[in-house]
Amino acid sequence: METLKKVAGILNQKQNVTIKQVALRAGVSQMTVSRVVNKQGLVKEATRAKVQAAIDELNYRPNLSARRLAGGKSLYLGLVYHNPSPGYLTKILVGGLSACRENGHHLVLENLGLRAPFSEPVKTAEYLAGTGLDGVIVTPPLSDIEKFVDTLEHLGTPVIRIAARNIETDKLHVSMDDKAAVTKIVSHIISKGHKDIAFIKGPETHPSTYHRYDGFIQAMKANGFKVNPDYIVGGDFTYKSGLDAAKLLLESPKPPTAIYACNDDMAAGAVTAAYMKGLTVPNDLSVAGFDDTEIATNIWPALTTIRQPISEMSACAVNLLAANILGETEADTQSAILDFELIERDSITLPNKSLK
Amino acid sequence: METLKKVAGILNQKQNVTIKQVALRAGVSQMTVSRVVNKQGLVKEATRAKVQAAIDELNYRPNLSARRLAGGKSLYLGLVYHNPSPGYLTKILVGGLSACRENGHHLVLENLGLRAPFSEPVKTAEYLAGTGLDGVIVTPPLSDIEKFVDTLEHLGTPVIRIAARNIETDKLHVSMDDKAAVTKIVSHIISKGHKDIAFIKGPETHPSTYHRYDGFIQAMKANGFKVNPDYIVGGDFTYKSGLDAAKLLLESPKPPTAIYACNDDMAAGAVTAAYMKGLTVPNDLSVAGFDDTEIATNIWPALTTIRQPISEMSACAVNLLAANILGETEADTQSAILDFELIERDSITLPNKSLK
DNA sequence: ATGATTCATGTTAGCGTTATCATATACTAA
DNA sequence: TTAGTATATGATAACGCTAACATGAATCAT
Repeated sequence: METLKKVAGILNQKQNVTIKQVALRAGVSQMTVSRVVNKQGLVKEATRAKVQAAIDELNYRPNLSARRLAGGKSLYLGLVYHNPSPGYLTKILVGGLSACRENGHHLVLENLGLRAPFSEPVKTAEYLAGTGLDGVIVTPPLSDIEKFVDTLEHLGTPVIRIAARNIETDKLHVSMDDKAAVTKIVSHIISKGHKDIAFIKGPETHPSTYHRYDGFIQAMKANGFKVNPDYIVGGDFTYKSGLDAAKLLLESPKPPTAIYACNDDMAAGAVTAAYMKGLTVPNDLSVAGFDDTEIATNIWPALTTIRQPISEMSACAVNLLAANILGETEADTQSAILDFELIERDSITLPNKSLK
Repeated sequence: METLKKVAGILNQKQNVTIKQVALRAGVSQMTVSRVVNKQGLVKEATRAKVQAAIDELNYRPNLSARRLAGGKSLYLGLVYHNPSPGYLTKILVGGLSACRENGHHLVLENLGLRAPFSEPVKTAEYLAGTGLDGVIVTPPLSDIEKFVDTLEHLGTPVIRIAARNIETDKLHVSMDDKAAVTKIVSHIISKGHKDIAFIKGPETHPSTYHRYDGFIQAMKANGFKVNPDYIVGGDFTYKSGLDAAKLLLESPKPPTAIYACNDDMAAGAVTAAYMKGLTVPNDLSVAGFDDTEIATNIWPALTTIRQPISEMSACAVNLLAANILGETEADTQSAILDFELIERDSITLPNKSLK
């Protein structure tokens, strides 16, 4: 304890490494240091090097509070979410946080899981607008409640949505091409020799469900396969729904050799359903998911899935929103569509009962 | 887009509700307003009411940055982690972040998953100390690498650990009583009528493993039950290890009627193992876990488990660490032990094959 | 060479808040 | 009453930074 206290004393001095001291050390004015730190291009290379050296020696870190106070460009951005999977939220947070820190903004977490955004979108939006946030990042599924987002904007709160690709292009958003992603992974399954591929859908209320379904259809058609309606079953993104859906599929007269589930949780449920039937994965049944969340690697076998660039999406949302609020927006930076990635793991192999 | 830009303009003005304006409106000085806002007891009731009215009318919200600048107490706190489960990390982040925001501190995320803290604890600590952080919050399992934590402290970086209860009382830490928690949940299983209860351990390297095991033993002994050595099997906190361990248990001549697994992932694996054996949970086998992470509610049946107050722990860690660094530490606020909670869900019921 | 034009840097004045000290008012005790 | 003490409020100066303007040096065209 004494150790810590003493240390604290040292630190407090150290904390005082201010722009003034750096300026003194480098033999320039504070403004020049500020310019170096902010990477403005009006400093001679020699000076910049001198200043940078002083910064490094003193281990100077700009004081965000002072910066905000002086520049007025440090924003309080709300990140609203509603019972997302922890894996998703973590990635959103990590990305958003680091983008915020780089730009001196603050991320304020708003958990709407305790409110009723679906049944009372206007009221919820009014609450949010009243918090004095400079802007709000809206994550799925909240980003699909039009009434909620619209109200927020009408009340004068800038909004950016993170969502599947389903948004009018003139509104701020960050998204990924769900359809193309599913097309890619289903094509991958097909390339392994599967023909009888079942599809477990997401909830009807979730727009991404449709995009993913379209992606599935596209992959099947592109390979000249017919889509067997019996192989299309409903789900709601929960493990249980995946388990039930897969049970149904595996009990049919001619069960599929592969199941594509619209997210990892349902895929995990499908794996369990296979076990319950005495089948093994991937030998008797191939399975794949979507999201690359925790459960994809925590079950056995690990799931082949689509990785969403979630951290990048939220970092991007922070930057876009901030630029927009501060009026720094370029003509075409209103939205961004990021790339996905196919993650190959151990849940897919050649079909066992291939009819070849 | 135009809308947003205009809005930004409005916002910037709106942001200007400053203490000065409130003071003017209330006919007092800024300091008096400040005192009202900060609830210092040196303001006459009449004045306070007047000021409060002005605050409400103008919808004044103090500017955190200015406050921090003036108060000069804003810290950069590192949060170091190493491949935690996303559910755990999310909760840590939410708690830590909100505590930071309240006090005007900054949380800097440091993912050590990419380094080698276990094999190179000193080097890793040196790296961290070199980042200029004012203090560091160390989460499990890093909090159990003595060499790492010690080095950090020797290098002058204040540290607080979040850990299971296994720390000398004179070092800063926040923890939960793992042993008592397991005693409670195992007693709960026993109270449902189970006698043949198996235990799936965590990895030997993880101190909480021992505490949880002790808790199990204590519950069994307290009820006068013998601990069958065949019912104690190893695991490593992964789903797969839980699955394998449970398989083993269920194949024994006299399988247990209940399995207690040291975390939720292993419990989930045990549930799957039961399915693979053609058993149903909870009718043929009761199962319980620890942590109350995502997977506990995402599988079916939902797991009865122990909820760790993770967010509270990290909030507490932030506050304790900050107080310590700023020298505001009271005599006995060096550490905190928080309460757990038993979460009853659907994975436990009366034993089917009771020998009664 | 001369003023015009760039480029590089410095100076000054806040940003909104709180600490600190100063002042004014009210209350006590003799 | 008179000083003396407590209580309530105000004035002023930071906190660390950047915007905006001011200055000085270097380059240029003519």
